[in-house]
Amino acid sequence: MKTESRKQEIINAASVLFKEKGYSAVTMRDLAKSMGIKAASLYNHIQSKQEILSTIIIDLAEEFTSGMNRIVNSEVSSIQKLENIIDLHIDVTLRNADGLASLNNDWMHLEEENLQYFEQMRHDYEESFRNIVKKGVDKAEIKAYSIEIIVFSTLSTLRTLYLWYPKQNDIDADILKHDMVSVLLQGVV
Amino acid sequence: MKTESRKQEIINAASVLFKEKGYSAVTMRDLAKSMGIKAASLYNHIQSKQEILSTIIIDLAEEFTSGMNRIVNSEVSSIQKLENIIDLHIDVTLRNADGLASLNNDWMHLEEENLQYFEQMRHDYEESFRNIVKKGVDKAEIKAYSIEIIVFSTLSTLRTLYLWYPKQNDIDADILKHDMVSVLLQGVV
DNA sequence: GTCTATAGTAGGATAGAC
DNA sequence: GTCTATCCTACTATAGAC
Repeated sequence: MKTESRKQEIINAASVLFKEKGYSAVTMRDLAKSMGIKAASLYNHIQSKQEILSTIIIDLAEEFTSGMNRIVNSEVSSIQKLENIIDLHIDVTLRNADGLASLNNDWMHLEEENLQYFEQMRHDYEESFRNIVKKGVDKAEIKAYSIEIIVFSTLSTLRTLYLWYPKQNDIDADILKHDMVSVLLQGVV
Repeated sequence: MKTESRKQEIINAASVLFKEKGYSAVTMRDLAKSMGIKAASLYNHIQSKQEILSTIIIDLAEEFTSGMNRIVNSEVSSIQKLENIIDLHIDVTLRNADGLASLNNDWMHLEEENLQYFEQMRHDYEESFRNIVKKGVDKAEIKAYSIEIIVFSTLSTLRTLYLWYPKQNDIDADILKHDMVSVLLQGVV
């Protein structure tokens, strides 16, 4: 395993604590203690508590954005695109489940510029998702239930994976992908 | 202390703020300001910030608990029980969407006794849900995908309704119930 | 029922020694 | 890179006047 930079260690430790108590309830003293150092020492590696949060969230949001763009621009069926979106969420969850807690629950504590940037990315992501479902309905690949409800229920499940997956000790990633596709898509296909 | 209605006003105002920023990031000054009074005045009606949180969460958790118990003890099919659970979540969401934000995101800030009580109720609720799905699979009413994934994806969607429903201006509650049943259950039936 | 004033504590962040 | 010491601000909550 490669030695990560001290800054990345701080961000990883913060992700765990933010997941447990939320950004606002975690103090720099808590974070320092979890790393076995004093709070003042953190500032040799990071500029502010806010910088930690924005790094966690913006990196993840950009990962989802570029993943979605790849899927949107691919030449496959709407169903295949939805399957690829499910894969994307599972992959990111496996790689950084802790950080996803901040993405989901603490984005509102981002400061002005990053907040706007994040909200734009989230809006575009949902819009892309919605357009894929719409096109699937138009081509009769997907059943014509309310598009909004399909988008909402699918995204709700994928966004909550970070809470659930770490508790499932014995589920293989590929089996999870397969079963998730079944449960999320069989109802709408 | 016969200031019960003022107390409820405080709890309602707090629910809105807790939904927007989370329990830890909302100060008593924020809360007082949103009601047009000073922070010190709040303490004539409530004992502490913590009391506000526990009232919001425990009341809702008990509502879900008694609702689930009614469903578990009813003599209907597993599918009908799942439909009744969906109805329960939609009903509670319509009545108190703001409070559900705290139930979902701020329960970890409850203090010892209420935290244990809440975690017990949540555990029992999920266990009841799981048993209903299991029995449905045993009786071949429900397809035998992973029970855990069905429970997880359905609960994720129902628990996130509070975020989504208020933004849908033109969806009737009965139509919502019908479509939600379709999307959540057609895939597993 | 609300106010002003304030106690007591804890937070983010910085300076400078080692 | 980490420490001790500390600044300044903001928090929850209380006391007592009106």
